[in-house]
Amino acid sequence: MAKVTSYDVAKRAGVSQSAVSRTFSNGGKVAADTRAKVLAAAKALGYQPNVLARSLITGQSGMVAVIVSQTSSRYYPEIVELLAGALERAGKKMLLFYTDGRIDRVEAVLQEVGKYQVDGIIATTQFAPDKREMIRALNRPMVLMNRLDPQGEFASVICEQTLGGAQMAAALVNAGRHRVMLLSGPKDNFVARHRLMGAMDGLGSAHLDTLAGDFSYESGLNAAHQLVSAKPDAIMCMNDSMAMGVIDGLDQLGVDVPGQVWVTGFDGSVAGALARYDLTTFAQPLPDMVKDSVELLIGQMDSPDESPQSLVHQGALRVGKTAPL
Amino acid sequence: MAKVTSYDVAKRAGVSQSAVSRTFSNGGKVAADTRAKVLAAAKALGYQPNVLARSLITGQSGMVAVIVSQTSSRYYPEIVELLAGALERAGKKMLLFYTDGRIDRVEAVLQEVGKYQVDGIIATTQFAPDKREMIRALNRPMVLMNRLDPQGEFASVICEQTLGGAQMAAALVNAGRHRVMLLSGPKDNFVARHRLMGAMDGLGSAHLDTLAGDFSYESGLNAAHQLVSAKPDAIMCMNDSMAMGVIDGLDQLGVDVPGQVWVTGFDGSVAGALARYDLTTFAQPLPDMVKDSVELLIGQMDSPDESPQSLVHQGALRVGKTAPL
DNA sequence: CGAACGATTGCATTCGGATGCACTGACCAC
DNA sequence: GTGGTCAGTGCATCCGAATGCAATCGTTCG
Repeated sequence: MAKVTSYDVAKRAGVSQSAVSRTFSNGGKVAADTRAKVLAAAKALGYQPNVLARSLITGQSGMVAVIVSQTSSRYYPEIVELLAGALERAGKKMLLFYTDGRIDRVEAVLQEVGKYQVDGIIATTQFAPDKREMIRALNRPMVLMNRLDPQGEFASVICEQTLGGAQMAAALVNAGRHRVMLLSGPKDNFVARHRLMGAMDGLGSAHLDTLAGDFSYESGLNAAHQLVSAKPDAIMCMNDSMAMGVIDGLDQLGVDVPGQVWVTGFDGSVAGALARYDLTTFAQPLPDMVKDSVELLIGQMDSPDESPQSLVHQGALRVGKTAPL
Repeated sequence: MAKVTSYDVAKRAGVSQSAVSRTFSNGGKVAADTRAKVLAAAKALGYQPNVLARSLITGQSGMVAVIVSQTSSRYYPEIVELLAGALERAGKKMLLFYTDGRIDRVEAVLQEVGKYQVDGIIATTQFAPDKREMIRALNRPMVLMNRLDPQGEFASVICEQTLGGAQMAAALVNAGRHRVMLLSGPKDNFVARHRLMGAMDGLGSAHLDTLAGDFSYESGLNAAHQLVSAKPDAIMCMNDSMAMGVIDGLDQLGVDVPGQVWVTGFDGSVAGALARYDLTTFAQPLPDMVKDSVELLIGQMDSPDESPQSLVHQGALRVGKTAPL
């Protein structure tokens, strides 16, 4: 009852194993009645083709590795969910890996990925430059989400981060804010760095100082006291989770948002849109980015020789009540 | 450069393919210097054993299927994350499937799972009774999380839901609340039903009425108006996401929580602990439950003949500011 | 009427690695 | 010195499905 193979089906249907195989693979030449016999036998036995065995020959496993850096930002689960849907629609299964934001774990994860003949990789992780060779050795299509490969060797789908940071900063300045504190993200994080650069450019002399955060709600909560002690009129956080933390921290200190200080986030996460927070944020078009990532990946799988593309999306300011721009 | 097989390594190391295989599998008898030669050659070539090929013989793929019903509750991502960590510690990879809360998708997912020789299954999904045969045919260890198999055929790890509902209800009644509205979860959801039963038992005559929710934040938000029109002194929501929605909905209506109405959740989610919400909730010991689930699963994989266990955890009331019990 | 043709089909081999078995030496005890 | 033990090793085979090739059959065309 346990293992039903194509041979079992073949015997029951009175045909050869090849016929069974052809029935279940795409380009198979099979007469209609043979196919019918095979399908009937398969159904009776509860036969399911063994994808792993198939992958030995075809080199295609139907699995896509998704590598998520999972800093404690609550934005990542939203990405994973969207990816799950998009991959499923593309007929791919998701093999999910977390690196816990530790770059040293990336190597271990890549090694694991290499052992499972995945058809492709979608990564939101930073790679140390010396891992390049390792990734190349995997020899699999890869798409980076919101990470840019400086050498353009790997495809990527990103949202304009620097511009977004600058746009948000300019909007604050235009609205009369000129004492702005920044709460940065992890130093080695791509989007964090770019957002910060843009923000500093856009703020100019309105920039008071920058504190170091790590993208987590808690780091925002803990930074609130120090942030507010500089008497800012606005606090720009480099992601939504931290903004939520800052708001809650300020609340505990009796500081009114937006009455006394404006607070802005970055991401456009579902969590930040909760009515209690209703963040002013720079929203990335995540559904589109996910859709494009999967499409790029599938495209690379179909034609491996085309040079990898990089798509750049534009985000948009979303005004909530934490900064009435 | 692409595909390096054990034969390539064998040739370079001047040994047989068997020696390479033995070096990379566990029980292998290999002399120290042979092993060294093999490892050196493997490293030079960048060899990684092909897990899928291995699985053909061993019947073990190292993958565990995780099936999540992903109702829109924000609690599920928290489960997935914890599972990811626990599985990784157990040396397993996670093949992730969402059913989007649609029971009809369960069949399709199970079929996919069957094609990938996963070592086991962890599911937080409801199965229609007629799928039992199908699951049995998969012939793989399975652990249900917060779902109970009425026939005890499959292992499960659950948190006492009914008792939890009753406990919360009793606490409300003891605190003098006697006009309590309930916001239920999806009708076909295991935990939703049990929580509701417990709540109604515990409330007795303090129970005003029950509205139907679907576990999503939005359903809470939308239900707020109708809930409050019954002039309750407390609203029990069957999960945290809905409680957050109700609170925000009440806020928009100008109703003060907990001043005019108390609101309680259920789950003990990280999201509900955000300072802005600080829900009074019934907290499930999720990390322990996840740990046990994985351990049960590994246990079943090691000794398939032992009859499946069911572990029952106890949750605990967590008092936040939305219901100052 | 015979040969060429096209559609199906089965045979045999292949993918990459694990493993039972037989074989080789080295080492030991008697 | 001989027989025995045992660790290491390679050979051959197997796992389950895909596929190139040749064989088969019924047709069709000249």
